[in-house]
Amino acid sequence: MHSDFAEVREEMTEPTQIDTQRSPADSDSPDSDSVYSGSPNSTASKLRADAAHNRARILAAARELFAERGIDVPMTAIARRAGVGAATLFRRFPDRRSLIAEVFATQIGHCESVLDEAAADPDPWHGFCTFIADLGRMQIEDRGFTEAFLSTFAEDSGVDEKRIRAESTFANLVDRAQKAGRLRSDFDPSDLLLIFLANGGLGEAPPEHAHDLSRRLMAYLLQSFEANGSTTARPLPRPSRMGLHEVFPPASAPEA
Amino acid sequence: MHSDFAEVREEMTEPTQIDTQRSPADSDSPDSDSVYSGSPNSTASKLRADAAHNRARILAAARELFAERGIDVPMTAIARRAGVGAATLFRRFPDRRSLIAEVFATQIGHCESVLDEAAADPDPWHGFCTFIADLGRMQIEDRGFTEAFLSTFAEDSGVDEKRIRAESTFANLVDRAQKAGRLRSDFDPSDLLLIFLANGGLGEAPPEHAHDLSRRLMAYLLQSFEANGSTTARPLPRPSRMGLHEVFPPASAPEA
DNA sequence: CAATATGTGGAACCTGGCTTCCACTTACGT
DNA sequence: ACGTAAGTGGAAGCCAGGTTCCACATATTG
Repeated sequence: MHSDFAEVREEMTEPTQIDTQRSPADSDSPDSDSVYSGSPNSTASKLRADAAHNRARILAAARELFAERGIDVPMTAIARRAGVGAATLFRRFPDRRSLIAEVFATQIGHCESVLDEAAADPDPWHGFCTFIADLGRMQIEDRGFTEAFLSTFAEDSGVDEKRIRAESTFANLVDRAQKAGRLRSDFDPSDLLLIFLANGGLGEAPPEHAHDLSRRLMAYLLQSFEANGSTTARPLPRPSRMGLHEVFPPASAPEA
Repeated sequence: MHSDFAEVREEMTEPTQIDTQRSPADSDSPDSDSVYSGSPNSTASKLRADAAHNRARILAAARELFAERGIDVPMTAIARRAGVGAATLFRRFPDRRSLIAEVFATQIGHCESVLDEAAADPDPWHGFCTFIADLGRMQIEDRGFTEAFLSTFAEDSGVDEKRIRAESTFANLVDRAQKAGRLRSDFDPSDLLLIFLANGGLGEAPPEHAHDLSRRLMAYLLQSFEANGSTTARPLPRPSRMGLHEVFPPASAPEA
């Protein structure tokens, strides 16, 4: 277990292009190569072409490694996989946080669109189930996702509006599903955090198992969430009624 | 010969008595925290009085810090809290693993007794619920518990018998609860791992919230586990049917 | 093609945790 | 009380990872 470096031999010392393997259900973000191709009008305009290229390679490498091994991978490992020197990585991204922020910006955007889609579903219960399942899948497919999500919301105050809007959208969806009589009335929007953390815990298992475990957990939970006669008979413990930013307060470093 | 007993008894007289903080519910197992003259390393047979005292202080400090901050706390921090030098800590416990093993031996023992109690319950469903709830509480109250539990089973092959016996006891309890018609028939004993990991994920939240979240998660899950008419209509994804040792294979280091 | 600002990689440095060494203390048997 | 071996703490060595420096390379522009 001390020799976790022995397995990090994947770098080829060849500066050829990284194979950009994507996870199956990942629709590529449309602007992913804006820095890299010929017409960057506004953003990253001052970057030299090769620098922009390296920057993209760093992001790709970081995305891979975060997904595989979580957000605590050594920066040097990211640099190595990207085929660049440590200085280059650090010059582009002064600290790990900024790299995480950029890598997961697309993920968070994806989250938003999934939520918006679900909220737009004419059948609120179906939308609810879809959203829960999709979110769960994203967590499992990317090992760094849960950590990044929590740390982003806990540390970066720049996403406050997004968070508030998302929470309100979800609360609205919950309300509609409840009014439709499909979601149990004592479900609370703050239970989303509960689901998120619980499912995130499954990510401790190796990926292949985690996927199955997650699907089964979700099935159990969704069945419990669904309204039925026995609901009223068995009251739940009260919900936390707290949002992400209250449970994980900003401006502090909870993780060791 | 009875001379073996004499040795054990002698060693038991000296140490202990530190006992600064105890888990609330372990008044039942009086022994089990002595020097543990087992095979591993410690020539525990003849520790000088002050040495035994320090050893106990180290264990107490480690117990506290593991519970507060997880099993990754620096060894030096443990030594500091115990009020001993780093060398002393390291002399008694050559590596972190041996310290963890000793600290959590009592926890695991407690687990066993909780399971045995539950299995002895004449009402298998009640026993089932009790066990799930107790296990969940232990996880939440001690931040290092989940990690230690997984790493112990994943790395130490010395507890195989215990694990196998526990798994079979639990499977038997499940079976009885199902035969009694209270537990849904498609619950699988391997779902225990699912519950364990999911609840462990809640430990990411600060303790005060984690407790509430856990109780609510358990309530949701137990309601889903309880047999009722709708069960048959909605089949679950298939269970992993895998034990802890298969999902977390021994002799390897899954954690970063 | 030359001039130059922009980028680059590796080496050096820093920090924090783990592990070992060693001169000094102290409990214990007599 | 005393000799001695067991025990101790702090300091020093080691290692992995993060961060900075700097001599060298090369896109870009005219």
